[in-house]
Amino acid sequence: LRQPAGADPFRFKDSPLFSFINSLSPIEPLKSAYSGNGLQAYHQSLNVTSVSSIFTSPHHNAHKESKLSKSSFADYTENELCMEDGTDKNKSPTSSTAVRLFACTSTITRESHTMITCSVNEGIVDPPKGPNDFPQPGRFDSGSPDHNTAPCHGVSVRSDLKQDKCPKLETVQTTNNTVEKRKCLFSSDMQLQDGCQPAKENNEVMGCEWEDLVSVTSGELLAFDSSMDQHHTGVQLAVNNAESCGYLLSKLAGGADISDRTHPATSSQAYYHEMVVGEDKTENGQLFPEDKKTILSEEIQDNINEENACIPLGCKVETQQRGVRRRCLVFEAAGYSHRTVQKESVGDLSFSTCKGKSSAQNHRNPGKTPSPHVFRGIGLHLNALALTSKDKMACQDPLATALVPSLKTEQDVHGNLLSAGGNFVHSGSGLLDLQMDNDDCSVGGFLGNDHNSSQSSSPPKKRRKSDNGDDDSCKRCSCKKSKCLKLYCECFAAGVYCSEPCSCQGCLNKPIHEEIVLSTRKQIEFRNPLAFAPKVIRMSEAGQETQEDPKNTPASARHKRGCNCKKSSCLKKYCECYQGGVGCSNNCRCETCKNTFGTRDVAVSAENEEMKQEGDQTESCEKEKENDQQKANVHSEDHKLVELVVPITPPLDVSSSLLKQPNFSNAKPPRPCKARSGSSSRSSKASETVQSRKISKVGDSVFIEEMPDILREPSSPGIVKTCSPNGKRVSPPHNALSISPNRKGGRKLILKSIPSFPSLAGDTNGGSAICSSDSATALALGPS
DNA sequence: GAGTTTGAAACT
DNA sequence: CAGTTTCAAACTC
Repeated sequence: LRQPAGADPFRFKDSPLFSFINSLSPIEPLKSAYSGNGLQAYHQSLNVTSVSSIFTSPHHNAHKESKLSKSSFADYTENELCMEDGTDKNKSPTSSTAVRLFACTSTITRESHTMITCSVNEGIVDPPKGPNDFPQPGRFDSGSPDHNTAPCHGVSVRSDLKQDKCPKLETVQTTNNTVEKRKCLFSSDMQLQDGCQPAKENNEVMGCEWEDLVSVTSGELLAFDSSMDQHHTGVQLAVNNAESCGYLLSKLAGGADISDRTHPATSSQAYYHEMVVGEDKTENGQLFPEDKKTILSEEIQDNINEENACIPLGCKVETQQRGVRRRCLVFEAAGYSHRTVQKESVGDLSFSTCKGKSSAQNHRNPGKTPSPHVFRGIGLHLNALALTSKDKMACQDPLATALVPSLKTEQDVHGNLLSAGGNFVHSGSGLLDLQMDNDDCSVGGFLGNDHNSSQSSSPPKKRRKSDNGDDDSCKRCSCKKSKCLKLYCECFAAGVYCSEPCSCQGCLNKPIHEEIVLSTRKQIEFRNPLAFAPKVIRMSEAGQETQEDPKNTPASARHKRGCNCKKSSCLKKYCECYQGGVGCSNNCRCETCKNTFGTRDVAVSAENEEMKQEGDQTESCEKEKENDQQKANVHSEDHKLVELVVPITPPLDVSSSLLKQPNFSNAKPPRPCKARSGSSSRSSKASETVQSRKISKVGDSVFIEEMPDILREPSSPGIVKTCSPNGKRVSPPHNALSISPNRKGGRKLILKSIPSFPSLAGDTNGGSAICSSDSATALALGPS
């Protein structure tokens, strides 16, 4: 495979090698690459590994691998790869580039979709590391935990190289379809990370890391690519991606991101378009002024050169930017971007800010690092997701929380604050958000506890959650028979792809099997529209945190279904309510409920009272309003459970579903309390109407935000004004949708109606979370 | 780390 | 819709 060192770089494209590489399926671990010869080894390594293997321990592995990769990588890359630019041969970077290109091509070949999802997931995941991690850069490079990252890097690198040094290569890449671009985006993002990180690290952390990073980059890139190709994936990577995303976001945040935030709804879509269309230009332009870019690149290069001396920094820098945007697009689409940004901001404000500045500076702010990377693993349960803060799924929450803080920070930095948060929500970045959340969640823990922290606010706390969180943060599923295609699988349930941390067997919940995953998901959703809805949603603070809409609010949190605990007394994680940090509600059928967050009895009684009130008022709008308020209060107070209703469902679609959660994430920690409004609906059938209203209320708030305007308005006419706790009233969906008792038949309708979260369907759509075609259409059509 | 417990998800 | 089975997480040792 290797090409002779002397080979003409230009030919590289045409060279059999190139094609071969493309064709190769990644399989081997980096090691092989190591020992192995140049390209093959690389390919193998790339393919191989399961991303997980490579990235597995982001930290450790990464470093090790990175190092290895470096040496090995650099060596042969240089020798062999360099061919790309004859001139550059000497430069290791070039060589690396070539390699990367290969990888990229392969990756590109595959669909970008996965990437998105992946990104989301990853985003969520975050690098598990402590706040110290700062090394994210390193992480990424090193193989950050997340696969994606690595791959991305590779890709990104390519792009960079292409741009700067490897025109030819670029052409090739450009040739690739948008899809490729997308992938590239990832890569680019990665690169950004790489580039930035490296520089940062160099400055701040240590040259060593840098080196590692660089090396990693080169090496990992390949690996990533392979992984990417194979899995598409990203997903898995999600975790890794998360980090990368963070970087990207941060960067973006600095530039485009912020703007995006500002325009939540559009942002995601717009982003997406940009990505697809001509991201590069816009991205670059937006993010960094050329001058800055050049500077950055130069600086970076310098840094790199010093340490690694291999990578063409200039290129990287640019690519990074691109990557960032792209990713952002992707993520933003998911909503994730925001978070990432936030995270980054938090951790790496430098990025965003840095844009202009040298990466080095950014790096220097290690502390920033994203924080805690705790890992957010995924793992969390849906509940977590729901919680927003929840840990699990989403990490969302955690992320959200984390994000929030981060956002804030960023905002502070940039000036946009919460809006971003709002955007998130709206943006539909859902996926991203979710993922993000997941990360956070995982990190943090689910329970209300975490949320609190998370939600609360302080940015810093966010990531800690993870810390707080159980170790689980890193945990993921360990499915054996479900193939990770059932709700048993936490990853699947959370709407994220399985990644390294997972110890699952026969896993089909990977980007590679995207179709299967989506189809399965749809089936499950069809059966139970709320299946992917967060079990618990926390609103509470979310709104406040978000600030944007206090109303949004999601209410606190809602327990989608309620638990059915018998022996755990709702005092153990077996209890979804407890796990979600929410008190049990009327919806619960638990026995001997002792939920420290609020017992069912209390909730029930509270609800009953409310119900009664509501019941009386049911008809009159005013009454409704009152009820809503009351309910809202109750909700917030109690569990803060909100019935998000459909919207909740985040599904893999990352895009849509995730988005919402973020908001929730903000949600406060659950209070002990009483019953949760949402759930209440169930409890009192009699009051169903009322409940439905309530729900609608809550849901409305949510919906409103998320729902496409179109849907909203149209539907509304008939709808009763419901007063959302916040004040908003959305009526739309409900009726048709009627949130009504979740469990019962109504759900499906509701779900469908629920526009905002396109769950899976959204996937295809990819872009706007909000308008998931399915739900949206349903709403539009039916509302009524 | 293996085995048990638990309750949700899936199935009938 | 209720009951049963399956499953994987949570928990215990």
